[in-house]
Amino acid sequence: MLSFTEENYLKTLFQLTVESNEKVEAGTNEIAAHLGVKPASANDMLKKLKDKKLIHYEKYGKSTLTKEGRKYALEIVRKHRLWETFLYEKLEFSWDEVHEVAEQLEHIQSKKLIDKLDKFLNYPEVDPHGDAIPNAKGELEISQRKSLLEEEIGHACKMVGVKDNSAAFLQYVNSLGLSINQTIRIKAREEFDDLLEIEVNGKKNRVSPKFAENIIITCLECNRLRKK
Amino acid sequence: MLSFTEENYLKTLFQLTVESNEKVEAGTNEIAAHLGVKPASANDMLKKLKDKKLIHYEKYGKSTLTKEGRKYALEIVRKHRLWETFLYEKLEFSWDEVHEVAEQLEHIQSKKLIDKLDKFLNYPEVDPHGDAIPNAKGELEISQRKSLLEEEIGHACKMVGVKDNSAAFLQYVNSLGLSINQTIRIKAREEFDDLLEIEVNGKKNRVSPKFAENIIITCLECNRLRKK
DNA sequence: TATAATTGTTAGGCTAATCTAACAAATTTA
DNA sequence: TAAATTTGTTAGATTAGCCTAACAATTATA
Repeated sequence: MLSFTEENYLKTLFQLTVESNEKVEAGTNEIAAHLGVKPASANDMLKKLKDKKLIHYEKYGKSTLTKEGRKYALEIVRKHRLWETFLYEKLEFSWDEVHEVAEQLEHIQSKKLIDKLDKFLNYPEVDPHGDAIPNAKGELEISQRKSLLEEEIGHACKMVGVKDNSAAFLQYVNSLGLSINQTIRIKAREEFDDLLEIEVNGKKNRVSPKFAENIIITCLECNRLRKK
Repeated sequence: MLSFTEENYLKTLFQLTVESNEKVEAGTNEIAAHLGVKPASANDMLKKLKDKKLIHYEKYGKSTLTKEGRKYALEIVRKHRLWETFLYEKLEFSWDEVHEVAEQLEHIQSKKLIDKLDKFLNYPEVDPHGDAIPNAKGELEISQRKSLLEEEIGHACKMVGVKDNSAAFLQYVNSLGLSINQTIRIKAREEFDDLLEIEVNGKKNRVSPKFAENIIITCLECNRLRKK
């Protein structure tokens, strides 16, 4: 069983990576700032969470959640959002008041409680802020991120960020008509040289695997199927 | 603001003194046992709570709540019982499952939350165990116990126990149709021999003062008036 | 590429709440 | 009332989570 504090670190990491549009990993200072503690404190906890195999962390490196860590994080997010929904729908809290109280309620330990609450609320799919609520199995219809290279042929996806932030790369990206929130469709993959044929705003282009690897996207179709 | 732990000590003290039928003060070992900690730990906390003027405590003496301490304790009891009511009535928890979860929920800090929950539950007066719920002002209708002999003429009361546990007495009690939770109404007191005329399940009977003295009851009407 | 700025780490302390072990006071019992 | 038992206290240690201050690694910039 995790402590209140450990749970908060996992949740923060989830928010900064899985649910963030820009990054897939988080730095120590960033985590500390998000939690309102000093980097030294966060550093201690990151080492502890690494020992528990809940996060990937290496000295001077960025952190991400392990599969196990993500599982816990999803449970907390589920609890948080169900409580927010309860406060908003049943207790007539206003939209902006729910978060603070849910921050406390999300740490209540009782699987039964949360499953019954879910039922009581009639299995809501989104919370009052419009964020998706993970179901009892920890499945979240999150806009999961991956690189363009990993996308299925034929799928349409949305660009949410880049991995390489160099000016050169960004200019290249720009020149292809790509930008944040832009929809990209993968038309095909050339057998010969692995180039991807993409369509952006009705305009076709071919990009290298190296390029595609550096474009972060989220795919609605995959997310719908996934229900991991 | 009190810590989770401080709250638990105050609640324990409340249970062991104010809500107990036998005592009005509690010893260090007793408090420790109730909380599942060692006496040494309880001792530390008692000194701390004394410094905060939440309890009366003297070295080698028994402890009681101060007015301020009782105020906090009542808030916690209120929260605990409202949550129990919520779990039982809305989430369909069973009678015996509510306590454990309420132990956690009672520490959520939000006056607004608890007042809205109270409203949502339509201002219940008792929790699923039949225990009174303090109102928003911290007023509690405690189900105070006394002997049947002390009850007012004309009042209806509920039998909650006996003083004499001998088989002979219990059989006598039984023969009059009396049992735990049975409602008893006092019809009159005979001037001549002090016998009490009672009505149980529509059946009238006469009992001696000695008999009445050994029946423990709680009176809803008296409790309603008291509002200490 | 050398320097400056940022980011991350370490060592050493602090506090709250707990513990054990030793002891002291109070109470019960012979 | 003296001894035995129970009850309560103290001192010193431990753990989790936080801090500051000093330092080290990395990244950005001149």
